[in-house]
Amino acid sequence: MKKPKSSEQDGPVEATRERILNVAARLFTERGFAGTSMRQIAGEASVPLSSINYHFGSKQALMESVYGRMLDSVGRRDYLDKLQAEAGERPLTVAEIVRAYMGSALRLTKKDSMSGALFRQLMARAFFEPGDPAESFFPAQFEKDTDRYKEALMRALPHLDEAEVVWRMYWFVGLMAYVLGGKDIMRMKARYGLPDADDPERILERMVPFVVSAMEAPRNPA
Amino acid sequence: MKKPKSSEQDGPVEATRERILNVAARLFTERGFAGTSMRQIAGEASVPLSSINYHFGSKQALMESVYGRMLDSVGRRDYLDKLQAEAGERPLTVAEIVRAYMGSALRLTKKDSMSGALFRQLMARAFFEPGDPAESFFPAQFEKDTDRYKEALMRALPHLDEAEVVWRMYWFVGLMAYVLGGKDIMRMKARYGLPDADDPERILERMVPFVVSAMEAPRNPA
DNA sequence: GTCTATAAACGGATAGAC
DNA sequence: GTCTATCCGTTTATAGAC
Repeated sequence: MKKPKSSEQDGPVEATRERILNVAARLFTERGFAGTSMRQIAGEASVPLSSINYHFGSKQALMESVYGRMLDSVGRRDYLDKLQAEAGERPLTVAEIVRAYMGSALRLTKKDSMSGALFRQLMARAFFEPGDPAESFFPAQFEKDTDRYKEALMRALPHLDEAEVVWRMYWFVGLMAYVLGGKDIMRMKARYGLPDADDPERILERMVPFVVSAMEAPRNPA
Repeated sequence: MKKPKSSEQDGPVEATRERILNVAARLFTERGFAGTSMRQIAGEASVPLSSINYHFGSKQALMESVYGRMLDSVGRRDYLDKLQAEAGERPLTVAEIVRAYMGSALRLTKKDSMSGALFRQLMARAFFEPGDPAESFFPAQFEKDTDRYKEALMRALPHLDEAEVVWRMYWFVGLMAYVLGGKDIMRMKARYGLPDADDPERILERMVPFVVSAMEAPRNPA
């Protein structure tokens, strides 16, 4: 019974600090940073308000810890390297690269106690949250990955110049962010009864041909 | 000199109510609903705090007015009807439909005093803002349009079933929302010096072949 | 480390003079 | 319609007992 449990609900065993992080991650995801109060976090985590400040210092610092833990737990996303190693000299196909990137987003895995779904939504929220939430330390974490994907895509898409490849990556990344964290404000899922709507794994699988075809599109004639 | 000016800055001439709406739209866009206070709005609009409540009743009602004015000024998006009329019996091509939709998003035009850029960002924000900002009255406004686009796309894409067409529309709409209102958190635009990054008209033009190719992709073999 | 109590500022909303 | 002044609950953050 020494090992801490992983759910946010397992109160007595789990460290106070962890419970705060878990609740904060969930509330920041659901309501945004400005829309979440320290008292709500304290209340739902069943800790006194002051313990949040004791452990983290301030609300801003708490959010940075939430994102920090998230980014730590991303772990090494070496899918692409593995693929490249297996392929040898052959350039990777667009489908392989797209699948690798989507897989890395999907398999953003809980380190300790954050559920995968929450984790992905929190990540996606960084793409839309106003202000400068993680904006300062977020990019550095991913610059190398971005570059590697860019290089792989340029080899796979020799008919496109670098700017066009990067634009398409940008749209691809944004589309992923929307799918994982956006709102179905037009209620399309419900109105048309879309299948697989609650299974991100299936959604991303559905998206593969869509995205691959987009990436391979001919250059704009204009 | 009887006609009111259009900029948010033209204080004395413009009606108080309009100035409040303009400032609120900008601040809600920049900082989100929860992240904007009535006092900030009053301050930047140079009106007393109480006048906001006098004119709108509450913060929530103010936001609904902001979105309401935005949706009013959308005007009739009958591009698609016009296209269909010109085409006669011939089904519209995917490229025509995609261009029509993108054009309707781009030409979301200022009614009175809101700039086009702000307008589009505010619209996009509804796709990510936590809580229920416009969620209640937003969809009804667009249900008919969504249906018409869906029908047109189904005729243009006979190899796809309805669910697949709607999924692709959903991704398309989400991609637009991201392009118009998302954050470049990976700093890709700056790091790679993307061209046209500050010209939405050019960006959307660049996106056309990307999106068309995506929409026309073969069905997922799985 | 954990808690109660409180400080100090800010939040939305309103009263009432003009 | 416009403004000042104010109410009153909530906010973040801290002080200080245990």
